[in-house]
Amino acid sequence: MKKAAELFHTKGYTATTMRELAQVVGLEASSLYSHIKSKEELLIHLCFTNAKKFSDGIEEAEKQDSSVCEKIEFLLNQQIKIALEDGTSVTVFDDEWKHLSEPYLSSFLQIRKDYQRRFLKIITHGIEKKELIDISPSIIMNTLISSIRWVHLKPELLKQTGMQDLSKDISQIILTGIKK
Amino acid sequence: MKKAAELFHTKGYTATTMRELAQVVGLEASSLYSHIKSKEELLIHLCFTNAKKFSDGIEEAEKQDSSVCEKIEFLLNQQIKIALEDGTSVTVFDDEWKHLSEPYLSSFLQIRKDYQRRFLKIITHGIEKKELIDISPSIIMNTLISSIRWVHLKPELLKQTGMQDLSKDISQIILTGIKK
DNA sequence: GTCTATAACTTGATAGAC
DNA sequence: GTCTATCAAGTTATAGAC
Repeated sequence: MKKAAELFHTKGYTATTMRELAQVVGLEASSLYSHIKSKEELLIHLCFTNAKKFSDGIEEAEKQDSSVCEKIEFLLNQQIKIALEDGTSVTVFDDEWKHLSEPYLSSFLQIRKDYQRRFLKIITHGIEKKELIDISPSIIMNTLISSIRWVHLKPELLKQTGMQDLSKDISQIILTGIKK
Repeated sequence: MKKAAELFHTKGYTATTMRELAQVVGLEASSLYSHIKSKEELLIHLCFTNAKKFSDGIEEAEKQDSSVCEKIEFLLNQQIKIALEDGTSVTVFDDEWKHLSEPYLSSFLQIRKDYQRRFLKIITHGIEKKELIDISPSIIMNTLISSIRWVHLKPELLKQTGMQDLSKDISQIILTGIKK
């Protein structure tokens, strides 16, 4: 599974063949089918495992008895942590979900939509409480989510900077920019 | 070419077949080869056309006799403009370049590396002049570049907000976060 | 569980008539 | 330039021996 994520990450899902995947785990392609049902099963697992991590994160943020800024900082931290712990998996989640077939595709999009809806709600609440600047919540959310979508591609920065500091620096940039 | 970008954008380069591409332009697959030499030729064109736009942008920023913050704001604006004018093309540039074969792959990566080197130089200069906060230039640059990597996926926001305002809002968030 | 062999199909690209 | 027909290679997945 981890090897699959690495290949999907570097080559993309469609461009990765079962033969290649078999080779990196030291088997013939046909032998893989004793362990998995299909190639797509791997993609499904990777996409939904990450979707769950993100959903769990936002649920935890919602429960917290804290300011909106603290909630957002928590979410940023948590997502940076996920990206650094399993970067290849995050790539698949970010970029390769589109190759899911139905009904998995619709299900995945539904989960993602729900996540964004809840994130938007937190931001909107922050604007109402005048914790955040009065900019379109949608613009703020997309900028927030995107701004950390490079961390998983730079594992070498983690070693230089350390996760705690990296997370703190990014949070500082983004939070300063949206605080009122 | 525009139709190719759209398909590569929605399905990905590998998952897009010549037969599909032919269908959307109302031809048979074989007829495409009277117009192009190969499937990869399309990918090459899309990747390098966008690479040139970005390189031209940074060259212009370097020439400007302005503060570092103004240069960065110019770059953000310019990249948002590119993303809104031709979103599907930007997706290919961002995500599908990895399917380039040699020597195009190396050439593309070289151009991108050069772009980032020059962007880093501007940021480093800004930190030295105490225009920007003292955070790792690499973290600042990656956060900057990533933070707008969603604009091309939301053309509907353009109609609501207008490019000028959208660009101004995003710049405000990011620039406030890195200004000293 | 792993292998070899292969089925069933899709891929990018070409040949040659019109 | 566009078509039909086709090729050679590569794809996921299965069958059946060990």
